[in-house]
Amino acid sequence: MKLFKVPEPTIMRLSLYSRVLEQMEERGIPVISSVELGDAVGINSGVVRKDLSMFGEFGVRGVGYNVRELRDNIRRLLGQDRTWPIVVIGAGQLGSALAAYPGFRQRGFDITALVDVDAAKIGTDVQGIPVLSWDEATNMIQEKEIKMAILAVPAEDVQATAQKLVDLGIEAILNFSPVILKLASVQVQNVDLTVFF
Amino acid sequence: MKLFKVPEPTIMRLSLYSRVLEQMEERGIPVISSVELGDAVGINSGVVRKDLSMFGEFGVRGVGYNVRELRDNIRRLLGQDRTWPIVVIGAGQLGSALAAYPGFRQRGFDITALVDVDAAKIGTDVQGIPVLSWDEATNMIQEKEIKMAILAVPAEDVQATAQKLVDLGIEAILNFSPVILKLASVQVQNVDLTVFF
DNA sequence: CGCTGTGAAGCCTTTCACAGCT
DNA sequence: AGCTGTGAAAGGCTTCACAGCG
Repeated sequence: MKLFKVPEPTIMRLSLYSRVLEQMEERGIPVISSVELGDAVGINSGVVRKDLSMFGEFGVRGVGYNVRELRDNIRRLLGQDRTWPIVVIGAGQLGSALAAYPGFRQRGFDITALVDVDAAKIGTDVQGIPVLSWDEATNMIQEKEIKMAILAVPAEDVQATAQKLVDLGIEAILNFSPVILKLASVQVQNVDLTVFF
Repeated sequence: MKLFKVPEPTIMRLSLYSRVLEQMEERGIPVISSVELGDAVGINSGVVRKDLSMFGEFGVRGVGYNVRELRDNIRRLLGQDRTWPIVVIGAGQLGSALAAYPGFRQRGFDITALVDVDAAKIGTDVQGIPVLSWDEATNMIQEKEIKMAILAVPAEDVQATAQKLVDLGIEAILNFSPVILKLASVQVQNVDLTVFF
């Protein structure tokens, strides 16, 4: 167990392990070896062991890892053992799809509301998630102390919208608009959906 | 100019440079230095120069890089100088949003069709992109020699759908379903939309 | 003089093999 | 015997500084 500094690639992989363990847990499999876990995510078993060993000794030699225990530990490490409220800005096609994406809830993100400027959308809902005006959203963000936002607005509105969010106390922004967003003092993750091909 | 082996991080960054250069080009800026380009994407200028130098000598010492020329070169390197037809499998909320996402077209991906099994959706369109049945899609994929697909189907259908695509000759799959997809002999990129926080 | 192109050094991650526990 | 935890070595990427050219 080192814990001096955890490599970023390791953190990304923890996310993958978490998903596999979830499935194993559902299927009632009690124990998994590093080889099996590695195969499931498509990497070498040594990587799995090294990754896990950075946080503690979760395994049993000669046996493997207890699925539920390991899952719980990884969840805790990733901050997935609690629920994080988030807002989605932009109730267009992409924003609505992201709000409905089941993965967020599965990982402990609670999409509290969508926000839009279009009066025709305000007051409606997307699979039970309400679409709010900025006035309503401002109250909610401050009341519920929401710190994270997903941005899915037209390219030309991104920078101004992001600044508004920062002023409201948002600390992490996941930007899906096809524009590189830059902000000081806030954690910004730009996601270019086309970059993966 | 090395070209022995190009680091993956470099390729990811080329995508970013490409976007910035596009904007510069639109604004009519003829020349850009590595410092400016670096600032625009949030990295050190040395990285920019090293990245670009792997493919050739695009810059002029004492001056900088010709925006249009550099943009064209990067496009060519990324295979963005031609149009790639793709299909989106799953015309649900996420699939529709991806089909409508402007970034794909901007980067030379031509979304030819959506595919779904829901009879109520087949025959409709999403912003002008037709929703086809599997029979229709099978013909189109073979006729137009489509080699790439975006997967946005329910978790339980992912593996079977992917196999069907491979059998139809698809060579690259971008999987947005919240399931890790594994296939031999085909390039699969799993995108977990929640991994970024 | 300014900015590119690049070698060399430093740092971080992965790989490998095996000691050590059950 | 089986599988984990980990040190040591290898490999790859980034940083730095500067030579070289316009």
